[in-house]
Amino acid sequence: MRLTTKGRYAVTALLDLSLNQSGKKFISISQIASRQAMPVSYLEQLFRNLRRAGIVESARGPGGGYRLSRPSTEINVSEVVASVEDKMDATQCGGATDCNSGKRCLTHDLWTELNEQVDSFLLNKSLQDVIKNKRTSLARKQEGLIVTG
Amino acid sequence: MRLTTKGRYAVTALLDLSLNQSGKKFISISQIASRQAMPVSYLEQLFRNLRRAGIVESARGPGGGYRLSRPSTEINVSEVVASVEDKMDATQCGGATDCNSGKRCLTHDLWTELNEQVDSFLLNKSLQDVIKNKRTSLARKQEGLIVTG
DNA sequence: TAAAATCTTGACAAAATTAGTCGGGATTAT
DNA sequence: ATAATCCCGACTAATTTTGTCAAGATTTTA
Repeated sequence: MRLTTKGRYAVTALLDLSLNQSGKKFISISQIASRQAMPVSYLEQLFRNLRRAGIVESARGPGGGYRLSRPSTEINVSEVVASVEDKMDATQCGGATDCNSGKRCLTHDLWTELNEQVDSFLLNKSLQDVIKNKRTSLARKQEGLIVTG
Repeated sequence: MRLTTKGRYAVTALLDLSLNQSGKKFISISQIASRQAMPVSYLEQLFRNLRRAGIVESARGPGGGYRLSRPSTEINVSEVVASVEDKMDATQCGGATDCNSGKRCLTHDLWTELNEQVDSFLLNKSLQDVIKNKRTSLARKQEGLIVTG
């Protein structure tokens, strides 16, 4: 499973964008960097990926910067993380079904299922949900659950 | 979030133990290592932690080794992983509530909730469940869910 | 008692990954 | 023109993960 500062920075940066962009205004990386206390050049790297993934769009020159290319309700956290992290995978074998000399490793299905779990959680969570601090319907479903046995 | 080969090795090693221990027999690290293709000395490190956590018990000398200290239905994957990984935490701030100069960071609750999600999944999953390849009730609940919006 | 099998420990080393920097370029508004 | 900004690839530094090693302790068995 990979979830590092890269993914966290990316999500935070987009929330910053979302909160500070009014209308179709572009926000510069240096503004985000100073507001969120992140290194400028590192953010540049991340925004490259976010742009390639179609999550943000950019404009050069003075007054340029970035803005979300879709409303924050239509961008989910999973795609944001995926665009900057190389992969988001809890299996060792990368999902191959013959990871253990022809057979599946003992824990294959466990990590696969965990991956699904994490990914469906993040897929189901839009930037807007994070801003509004909405729990996912998934999470709500769990709330009453006893978690032993 | 930290889930590395350490945690995976630990779970796999315990499954091996569970599958190969009949009665109260001890299994040596070298047997596990050769069956599961893992480095002996690395496993030694992990079993130290597993023992300290009360998950396995050991015996020295010939015929010695390790065995589960509880039935495999009563050991969950979360405690196994936690015993060998330093932490299992998706937040950057380690759960502090004032991670962003007095306030919570924008993504605080997101990562906290993800942590809860992952942890309740793993808590709810016993070694025996993994062996029997049982999906958790949590997972079953999700099965019909549409995961967009 | 000696030998062999095993766990136990702490410190160390190697490899891999992550985080972050840098220098130079391209584009655009003013 | 100039300054503000994005754009890019390659590089380095820091950290973490993975794994090794040497020496010791305990226990069974011959």
